[in-house]
Amino acid sequence: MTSIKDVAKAAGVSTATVSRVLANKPPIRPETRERVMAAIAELNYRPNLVARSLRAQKSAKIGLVVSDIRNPFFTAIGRAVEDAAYEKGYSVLMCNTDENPEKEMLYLNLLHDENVAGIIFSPTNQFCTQAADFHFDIPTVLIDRSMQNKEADMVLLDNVSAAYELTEHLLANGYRKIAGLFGDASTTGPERSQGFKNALKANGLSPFSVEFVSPRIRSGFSAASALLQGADCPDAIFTSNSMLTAGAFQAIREFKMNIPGEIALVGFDVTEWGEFVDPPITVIAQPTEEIGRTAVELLFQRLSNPNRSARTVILKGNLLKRGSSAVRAK
Amino acid sequence: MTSIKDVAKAAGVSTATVSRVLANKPPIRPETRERVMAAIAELNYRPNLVARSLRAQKSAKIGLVVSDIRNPFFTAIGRAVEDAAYEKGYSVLMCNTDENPEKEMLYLNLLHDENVAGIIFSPTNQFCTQAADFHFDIPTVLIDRSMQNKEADMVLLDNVSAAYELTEHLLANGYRKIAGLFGDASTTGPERSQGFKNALKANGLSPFSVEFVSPRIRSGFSAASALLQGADCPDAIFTSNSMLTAGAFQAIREFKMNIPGEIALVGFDVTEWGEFVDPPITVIAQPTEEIGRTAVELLFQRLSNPNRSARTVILKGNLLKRGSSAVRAK
DNA sequence: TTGTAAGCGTTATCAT
DNA sequence: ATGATAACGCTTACAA
Repeated sequence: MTSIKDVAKAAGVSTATVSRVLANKPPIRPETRERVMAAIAELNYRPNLVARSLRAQKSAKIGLVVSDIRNPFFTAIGRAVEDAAYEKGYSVLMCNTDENPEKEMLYLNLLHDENVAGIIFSPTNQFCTQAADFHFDIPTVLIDRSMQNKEADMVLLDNVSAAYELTEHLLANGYRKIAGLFGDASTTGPERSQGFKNALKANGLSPFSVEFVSPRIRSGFSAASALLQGADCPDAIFTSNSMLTAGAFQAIREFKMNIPGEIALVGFDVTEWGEFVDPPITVIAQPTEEIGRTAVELLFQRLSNPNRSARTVILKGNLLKRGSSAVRAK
Repeated sequence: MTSIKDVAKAAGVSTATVSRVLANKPPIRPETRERVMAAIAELNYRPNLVARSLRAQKSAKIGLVVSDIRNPFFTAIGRAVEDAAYEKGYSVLMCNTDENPEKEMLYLNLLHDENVAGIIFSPTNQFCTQAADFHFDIPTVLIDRSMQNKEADMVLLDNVSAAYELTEHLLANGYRKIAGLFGDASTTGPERSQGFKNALKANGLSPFSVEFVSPRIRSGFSAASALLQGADCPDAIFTSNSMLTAGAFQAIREFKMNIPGEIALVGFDVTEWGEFVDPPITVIAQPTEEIGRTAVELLFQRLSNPNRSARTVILKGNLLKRGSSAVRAK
């Protein structure tokens, strides 16, 4: 491994000078600079980021902690964060927690130990209770899911409004017996259920049913299956995330029911499959690119100004009306 | 930041002793050990991984370099690698290259600079030509895509056989005018086209067409659209990766053609949408979990034995026969 | 069984 | 404009 010493020796200067050239810190004589640059090129020298990080007590890395990279929402977020970070010369350490609070703790600690500059985190409910007193000594931006009583920067969706709008859309199209299926792992499920219930109430209705299950395809499948085989069947299923939507979709197909003729289906988040099936699925599209970019933005703002008060950015979802919730036939 | 010194002071021992306790390196008196552990707990001390890495000249991180995390194949690989690494106490630095050789170089260098223990890498064709002389001084396992003339560990699919089998399946079900759409960014496209052509030849047929395009949905869409609007239209489209399959699917839908009645569609890789559409899409399923785990396995074997000769593991794809290639109606 | 001290590759301070 | 040197937090000979 060629180090800064080798370069210094080759260029006939001190390591301090090499360091200055690298950091572009005047004063430096153009001529010296040349010599150093030549030596660097010659030796194919690359600064050791670990040493740099140890010395500087920070690094150009940010940690991204999400529950499941296979969830298209988080995949998209990951991509957006990666792109935004890349532009600023930062790289991303991506961590999967599997909705498991232990893994969350483990990764948060790891990131700390790795000297990351900042963390973008989407916490589970369990984490929020179990680690209520967890102290973020590294600048952290929460996304998608909020934490109570934490003074932290956040980028969230206006979940209540979005769910309200989605429910109103179902109502406007003639659905009346609407079952709600919500994720139980984070704050988004309860918030979206709130909007759902509010909309129904505002129209003098009540939910056909309200259920909270783990945000997995199979949970969505089981829950929806139970609904469909009941004597009294809903005419629409409202799901709070794409895992549940997928599970419900599978269940509906299993029962060979027609969408939306026999049952409508709506949910959250853009997925490929939701666009490709016939009819395609009506969803609230989250601005993933914007969420990711904003999170990175907020992080950098905090890095440059550690003392400013916490800021919460709330973004609006975008209702994509599609076939799965078309006007109900008489 | 509490360091090893603070612990040493609190426990009334030297830093060396603390270090030994941490590393569980005898000899150490149980009593001393106790005192140190107590101090660690008391101070809430966590070792600084950066310092450790600088000192040890390595770290418990592995780099994963893939072209697009949104490609479900790579998402699945990422998950598998992450899980396997986690079990061994390693964390994963996930890097997106966007099929861009510059980004590939950049990330490879970054990983080097970060002192990662090893790299799992899926290179583009361009990288292979442009960086033919790139020297991997860090243990590296190539996955999905091979590199010529490189003595490196690899985990690959038997692409030729898989494509052969997939093509035979189409032939067995009565399709004769089969268009091939292949990715041009890596070695998989050419290899799969080989199996495709071999199978046709073995049956005294030739391809309806063979085309290489960039592995993006929109490229698949354009290429397939062109095929479908021709005066002479294929009766099946064979795609070499799920991005192209998705593009072709969109094109077919745009043309309001019936699958498989008017045109069959087959491809590679399991996707959610491919299972959910009606009829679902026939594909070669790659054993992503196994690929990821094997890559990590190979990496650790090399770490513990740097001099053994390179090993290539070739896995078999699994043909999932589904409706999109059902027996052709007369 | 434990302590001392050197050194991993940087950068920043203080001289020169 | 440049050089010497200490320090970042840790591990590991070597000494005691």
